[in-house]
Amino acid sequence: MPELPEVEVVRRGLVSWVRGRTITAVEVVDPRSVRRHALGPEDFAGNLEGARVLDVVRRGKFLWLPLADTPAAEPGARAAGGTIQPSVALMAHLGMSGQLLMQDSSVADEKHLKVRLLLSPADGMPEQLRFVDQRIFGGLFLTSLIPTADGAPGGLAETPLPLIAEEAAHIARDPLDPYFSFDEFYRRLRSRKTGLKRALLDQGLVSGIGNIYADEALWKARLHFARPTDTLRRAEAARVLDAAREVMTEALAAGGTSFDSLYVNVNGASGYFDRSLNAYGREGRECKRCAAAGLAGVMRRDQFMNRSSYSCPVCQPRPRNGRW
DNA sequence: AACGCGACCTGCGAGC
DNA sequence: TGCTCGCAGGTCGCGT
Repeated sequence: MPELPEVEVVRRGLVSWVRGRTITAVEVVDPRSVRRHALGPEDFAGNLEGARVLDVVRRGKFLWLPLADTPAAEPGARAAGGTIQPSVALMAHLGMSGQLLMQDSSVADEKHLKVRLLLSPADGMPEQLRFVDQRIFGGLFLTSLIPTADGAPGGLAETPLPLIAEEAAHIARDPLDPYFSFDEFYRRLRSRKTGLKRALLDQGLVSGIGNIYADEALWKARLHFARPTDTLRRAEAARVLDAAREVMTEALAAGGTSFDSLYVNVNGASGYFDRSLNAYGREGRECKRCAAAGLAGVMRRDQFMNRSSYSCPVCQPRPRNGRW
């Protein structure tokens, strides 16, 4: 399910519930959800028990919880001035269907409950953090925190540190990251020999954009998904990136309205889905921009990268004669 | 470097 | 009713 806005909704919700609390027990209900933890479920659980959650950090679709007091941490992790320098984090990726839910123990287990974390008591707060995942493409695992290459914060956080989860170090900053560099993005985009949508989905070039927001951004920027990246003018690249940023910011605002309930979920996307999508899932329906202009564009679906791409043939035309 | 594909999974709706 | 098919918002790793 989740792309960047959904994951950010989870991050914002989660941080208020878990920051400062200690993980007192861990139950791996389905070991497949921790398969990226190479040392196995017992090691995963053993290293989490007793750990204190310092923050919730996000880059792109990756979410991680820097930890203090975990056995996996290197000794001497306390820096001068008494500041805690975490060296280990609990990583979460939601995949296609993952959820992180805060639940009271009285709440029945979800059908697809995969991992349960018990947290130290806190006033008026649920005691369990549950990882629920139908398709099991997501998962939890422990990862090291390493310095960022540029010395800037590794991701969006309450207390940003120049550290990044090792398993997320290969992805680029996302468009909502204040340290995102458009110049660098544009330079790397131009140097590639590929199509624009493929580039937008490449988490190593720009992170956080998935199939939905790629289509929405391309529609908004009036660009075709197969546009060769090495022909893009600077203004066009800026247009599509700004569009992605706007669409994701709107989705974030919409998702944010639904998480004041007593748990964190990723279904914040649903409200945005039905009301605000202009391209994704609209095969055969009128192009909203064309309709507003009295034109007759009908949204089409193409198979691209083994998934669906939705676009308007009128305002996002393919080139003629190979010229863009 | 780029790409296509399979793998990893469950579940839903459409069509027969 | 039950079967198969296609589809689903992600990522990783392999072969070419």
